[in-house]
Amino acid sequence: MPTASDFQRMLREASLRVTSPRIAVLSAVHAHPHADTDSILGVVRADLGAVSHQAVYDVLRALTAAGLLRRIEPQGSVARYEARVGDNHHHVVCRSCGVIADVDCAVGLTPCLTASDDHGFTIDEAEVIYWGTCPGCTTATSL
Amino acid sequence: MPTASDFQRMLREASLRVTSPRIAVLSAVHAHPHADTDSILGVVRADLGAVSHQAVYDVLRALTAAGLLRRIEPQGSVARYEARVGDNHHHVVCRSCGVIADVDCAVGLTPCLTASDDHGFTIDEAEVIYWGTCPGCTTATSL
DNA sequence: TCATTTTCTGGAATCAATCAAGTTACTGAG
DNA sequence: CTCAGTAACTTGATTGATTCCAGAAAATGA
Ligand SMILES: [Mn+2]
Ligand SMILES: [Mn+2]
Ligand SMILES: [Zn+2]
Ligand SMILES: [Zn+2]
Repeated sequence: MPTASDFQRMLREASLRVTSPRIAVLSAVHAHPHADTDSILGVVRADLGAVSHQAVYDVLRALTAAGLLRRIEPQGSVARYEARVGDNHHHVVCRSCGVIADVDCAVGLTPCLTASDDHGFTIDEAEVIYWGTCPGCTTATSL
Repeated sequence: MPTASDFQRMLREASLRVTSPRIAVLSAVHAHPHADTDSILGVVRADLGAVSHQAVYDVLRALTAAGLLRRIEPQGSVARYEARVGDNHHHVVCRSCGVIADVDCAVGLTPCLTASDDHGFTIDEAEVIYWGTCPGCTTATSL
């Protein structure tokens, strides 16, 4: 787990000012991958005390634009954020409880798949979401 | 293009009551693949006259649940519907203008990809969205 | 120190989508 | 064909995540 000074360096390298809300958000997303904005707000407030929800929305947007965070929004879910960027990994989502797990990309580079017919598009990414049932929900259903 | 009686048959085979809003929605989605709810509402109203937006939402949900329509929602887009179901095809989306095109699946069956590590999930579908720039936006940018 | 960016406050607005209650109309049984 | 039961539709309100606003205060970095 990166330390506060690691987060400071990340922000500086991205030409972003170092502020406590930004460090707290970066830290929260590192500690809670695939968390939604509201959960992140809770973690940040537990860490820092009062922080406006607007600040967290602003920070999440700035960090995502800078490439420090990645935003994902599977169908039926609110926006979620993760700190694992740049490795083109994919996700598996439980249809029953919504839990999300990482799936390493066998290729690693984007785009990792080639379209059968690209219709003349210049494709830079292949996003893959696997849908299914997680072990917990499978067990619960079969009881 | 299927006719009104084709749509009636499709509804009956799905054990759904045959109503004019349902036929109009089915027809609109067949004629306008990947249209959003609001566009569909417009087409339906041009066809039938007054129809409540709630009716269109209800119909889209019922038809999707029955497997007659498929709902897709790429990031940054509202829900879109298409009548091409059951062939597990994929989509390519333009980051610039949002246009969506179909991409045939080389495999055809779901799930068409195997996750490198499924974390114990029972996976039933692999959803693929290719992101890039459409020919029109590529041309416009390079001018 | 100073100019600039970020955050705070605290509302208010958006907009797709859903809910609720009452009315209409489709359909299968008779 | 008729009719009742229920599914579907209408109308109007509401939700909920996210964004916008605007002025004041705080923090950053040069
Ligand atoms: Mn992930
Ligand atoms: Mn399609
Ligand atoms: Zn689950
Ligand atoms: Zn385009």
